[in-house]
Amino acid sequence: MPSTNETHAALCERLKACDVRPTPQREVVLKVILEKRDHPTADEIFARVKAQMPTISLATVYNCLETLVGCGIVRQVNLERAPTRYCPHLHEHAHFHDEETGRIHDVDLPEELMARLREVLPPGFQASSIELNFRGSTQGHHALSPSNGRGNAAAN
Amino acid sequence: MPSTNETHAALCERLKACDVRPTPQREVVLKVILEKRDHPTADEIFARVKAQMPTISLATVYNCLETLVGCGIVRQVNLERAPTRYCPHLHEHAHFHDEETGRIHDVDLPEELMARLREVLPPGFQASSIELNFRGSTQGHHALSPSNGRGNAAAN
DNA sequence: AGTCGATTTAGAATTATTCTAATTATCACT
DNA sequence: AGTGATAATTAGAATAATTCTAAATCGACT
Repeated sequence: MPSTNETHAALCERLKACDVRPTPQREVVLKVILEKRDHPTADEIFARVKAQMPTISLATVYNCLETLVGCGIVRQVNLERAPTRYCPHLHEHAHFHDEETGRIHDVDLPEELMARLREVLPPGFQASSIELNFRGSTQGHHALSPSNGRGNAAAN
Repeated sequence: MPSTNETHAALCERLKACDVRPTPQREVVLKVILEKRDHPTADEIFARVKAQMPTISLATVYNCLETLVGCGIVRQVNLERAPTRYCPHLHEHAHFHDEETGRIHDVDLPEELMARLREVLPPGFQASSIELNFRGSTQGHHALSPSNGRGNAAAN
């Protein structure tokens, strides 16, 4: 079962809720991001989208991604010098970059800890977003269940 | 006064301590990074280094940076799609990206909080490094004193 | 002096991303 | 339903950061 399988109408609603025109291209880009719980690059998204909409252009994928990131529907993850990746998960979470497998795991942190991060800035500093990335290895835990329970979630 | 002003000998020692051959190029790249408390890009570093060593090539700057990052003498900061920046500060700290000015501020966080971050990962996840980036604005605090006291430090 | 491996160099190549200008679709309003 | 203003899409070129390549150079050690 795909983790998310929103209908055309639901996707439209979601876009309109953000004051974004629900074009077919935006819809399919969003759909593709949501239906697999990974962190694809723009190129990967382009490839997946093309299977469903062969006429779409890479520039449009970039445009759509910019729009979706801008309105907070997807998050953007930048690790080192690698190409930007996009994350479908809306809830506040961190990323763990496995250096051995190259995979990216979502990591849920205790709410209270995220809250503290938001508060520790010196006076005058107003954070609109926080990015927390870990790098390292996952000994023996390379094949995690795709459940979204406490602690962690999908790879790459 | 420059924040750091290490001698030739001191720079050499620092490189040798990391099992890195102290070549003149590596030395001058490191020197340039240390003598200004900002977060220059590879290009900016190239420009500064060229003033002192006009024959150096950009590829060498990239090579040196890779070496210095690899042995932990400088840190690498990646924010969104912007070019990689390099940070001379060795102690564990976060970065604050001011969206209005484009500047990057170092942010010292309470030791205890950094320690907690290191501990909250699910079992099996071993983090070798942590990257914590804030984005937002600094109302009225655009000109901070360069002191490295509690809370924050140099811009860009 | 001679060799070996690591480093530097210039320039070409690659790659992610953005830009441009023309076309096409969408929405609000008749 | 039709129309016009506005916004989005498209293909391809352009840009810019980074990496690669192959040759030259350096330094340590016989």
